[in-house]
Amino acid sequence: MTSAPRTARGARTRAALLEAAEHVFAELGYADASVVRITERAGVAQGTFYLYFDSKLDLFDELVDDLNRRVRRAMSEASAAAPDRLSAERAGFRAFFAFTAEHPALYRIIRAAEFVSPRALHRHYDRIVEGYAEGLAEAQRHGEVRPDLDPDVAAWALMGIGELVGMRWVLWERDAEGGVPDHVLDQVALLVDGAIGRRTAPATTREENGS
Amino acid sequence: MTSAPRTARGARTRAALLEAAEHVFAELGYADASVVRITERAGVAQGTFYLYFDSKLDLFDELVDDLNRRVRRAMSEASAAAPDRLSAERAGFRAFFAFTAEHPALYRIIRAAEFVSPRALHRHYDRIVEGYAEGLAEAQRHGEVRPDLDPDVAAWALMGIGELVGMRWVLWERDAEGGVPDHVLDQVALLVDGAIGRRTAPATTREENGS
Amino acid sequence: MTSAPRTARGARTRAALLEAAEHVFAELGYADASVVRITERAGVAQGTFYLYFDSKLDLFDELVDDLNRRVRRAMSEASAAAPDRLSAERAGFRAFFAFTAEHPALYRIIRAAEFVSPRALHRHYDRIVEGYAEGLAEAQRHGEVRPDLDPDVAAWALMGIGELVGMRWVLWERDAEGGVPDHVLDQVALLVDGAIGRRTAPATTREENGS
Amino acid sequence: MTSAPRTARGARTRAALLEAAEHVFAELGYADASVVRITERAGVAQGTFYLYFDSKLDLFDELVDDLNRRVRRAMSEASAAAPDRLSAERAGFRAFFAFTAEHPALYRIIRAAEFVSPRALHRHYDRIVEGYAEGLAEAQRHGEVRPDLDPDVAAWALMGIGELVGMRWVLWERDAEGGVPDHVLDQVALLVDGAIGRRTAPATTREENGS
DNA sequence: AATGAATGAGAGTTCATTCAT
DNA sequence: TATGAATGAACTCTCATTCAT
Repeated sequence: MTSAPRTARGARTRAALLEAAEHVFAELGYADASVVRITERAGVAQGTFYLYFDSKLDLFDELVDDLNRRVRRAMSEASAAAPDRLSAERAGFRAFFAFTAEHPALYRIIRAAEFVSPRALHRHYDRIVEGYAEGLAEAQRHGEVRPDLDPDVAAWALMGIGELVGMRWVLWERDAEGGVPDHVLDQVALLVDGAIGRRTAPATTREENGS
Repeated sequence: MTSAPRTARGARTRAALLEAAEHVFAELGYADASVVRITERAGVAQGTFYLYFDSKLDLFDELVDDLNRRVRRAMSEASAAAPDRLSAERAGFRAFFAFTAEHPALYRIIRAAEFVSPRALHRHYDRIVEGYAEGLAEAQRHGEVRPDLDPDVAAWALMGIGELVGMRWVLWERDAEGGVPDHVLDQVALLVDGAIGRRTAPATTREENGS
Repeated sequence: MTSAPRTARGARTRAALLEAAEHVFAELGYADASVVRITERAGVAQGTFYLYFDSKLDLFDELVDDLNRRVRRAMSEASAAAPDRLSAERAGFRAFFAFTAEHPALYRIIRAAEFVSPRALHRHYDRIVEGYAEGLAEAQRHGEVRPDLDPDVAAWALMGIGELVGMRWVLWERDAEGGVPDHVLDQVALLVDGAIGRRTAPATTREENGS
Repeated sequence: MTSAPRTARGARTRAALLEAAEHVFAELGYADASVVRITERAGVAQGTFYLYFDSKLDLFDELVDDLNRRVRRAMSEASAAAPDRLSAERAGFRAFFAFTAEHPALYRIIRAAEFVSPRALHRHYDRIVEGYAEGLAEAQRHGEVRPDLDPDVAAWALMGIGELVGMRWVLWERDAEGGVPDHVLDQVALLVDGAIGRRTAPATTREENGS
């Protein structure tokens, strides 16, 4: 069993290991990210690793939790400042993409977690969905989101949009500034607004118009 | 370099290996799925593996391509029979979820592919998106999909919805029949319809009405 | 799980590993006898070890059982040829000492087994005692061993004599021929004969004589 | 080089380490008894260990010597109070078994010492034998032990009896009070008495009587 | 006197791959 | 076509010991 560092020096070493791990995991994935590589990058001996983490998996879990905390903060801060729901969504997505660009580790590590640490993976998504769904329910009460929507399902769906669009336009082909192109962000906003926003006329009206 | 099997027996052995691999990969992930386990499950000797595949990675790529072909067929068959765009979407998603339930391998393997074989991963998503985006563009021309939508971005976004909803309601907590609950499917249809469907009145109209 | 070798070559390799292990264990003890050293001595690669044994401990257990079988055979063959109980004991002890001299592994490995594999240790002693106690009981029925003796306790006690005398005069300070000196063997025979042999007169007689 | 503790506090720490070591060695054996575990049990930091002992081996040697002193005292005190040789033997064995029950460490550590510290092992047995053999020689001069016995060989043999009987009935299957069952102790006394006690008539007499 | 961080060699074990049969 | 023996590099993790504080 490892324990929290008791000295400043220990705290520094532990932080160095976490930081190194983020990069190595992001670059190589869990399986290929050996403890040797992590300790080498952190500039400490192999044995030192086990002073602060019980195992490679232990470190992995901690890292996921850490990144989860950070991405949620980034998103909520961004959307909190927005005047209305639509711009809040837009800001939230932009923040998510920006975070992904800056910490590709998040994205890569999460997807790798399926077999590595299902519990960490669960925790990660559940936490994000929880906040997201709450926000949607609140917006429903304010009449900004269509009332017939199940906030939980919607939250998972929207998170999915962020995940794949992020993969495609941040991880695979990012633009110069490291975020998604404006055009893509606009489209996402359009889609999200259409998906959850209130409609002026009931669906039946459309049919009438169409005839 | 391996070559295609020259006899019926060889073809059978090769198929057995592919089948075994699908299960073993789905259960353990790429990293932990050893060649030994695959050959054991296929009932052949270790050396036999290299008669049909150059490497573990080679087999993996082939498997991804194979699954990709199958999932696309399942989805396109399902949506082809639908009378209009909305029910086509619903049918397509239902087919995707059903396929995921029956072949969790697809889902698991794909997500694991990030570090294993980025090229296979790319190919997989690109192929799905390609067909999907074409379908959306076609529907746009028929006036069934809002004209201001970029079919490419939309395709990625919708795929994301399928991916996370599938993870949540098929992989993590499937209902008795192995598919997603009707309620969830309804919600997904609602979201998708809202996201890509034509609106009766342009967004600005809403503002006008509101005043 | 390992399986029995299926070819002659495999059988040879396996035997080589066992033989190497006997020497390495005898020389270094279980803890310091690394798999590397064993495989080096056997002239095979490290990985080959695990083709035939599940673990270092597995090999250890097998070795103990193997040696146990051999030492019991050596002893029983030696004592079977003896005309009476006394010479049978003498022959049995001599055989035990000779075996110990030739296979110091037995002695060393057994004593080390206390923490390594208690089960193997138990098995070893139990098997020896079993045969020994049976022989004593049989001799009791023939009137060659005092009737008030519990063969089981006696067997453990005599085994103890062999163990420590063997340690002292075979392992620590063996004579030129590699066995215990005749003088020591004589003394052991004397002790054993006294311990288990019938007495002419009951103990009380001695007291009477003494007065 | 470590030096003797200069303060009362130091003496206490040292004693705590020794005590902890006895338990940890007894439980895990030398190889698996890590310095970490010993210091943890003693409630001191790892580094502190090397203030009092040069190495793990150093501590081991000291522990063996310490236990040796204690077991010899226990045995000699017990047998000193006995009125005659026979009861002295019985008392000595009883004391040995009792000590073994109370300090399984002695037994376990000694057997483990074969590869760890042959010198400590030698010293241990030699010291016990020395006293034992002297006692036997003295008893011979008083006519209580048969004169044709080599006290040295006899001492090793008797020690062997104690060792294996102790292993079987104290370590493996002790009775409620933690000693060997009375029956076993009786049998041991019988064996020992027969082995070293004077006989009324020479062995040849038995033959004559038999005719 | 005591601490706890740091070391780095070495342990057992796994595994993709090769090769002789 | 198929086998199973063999390889050896790489992995995670442990541990006795040192050292700065």
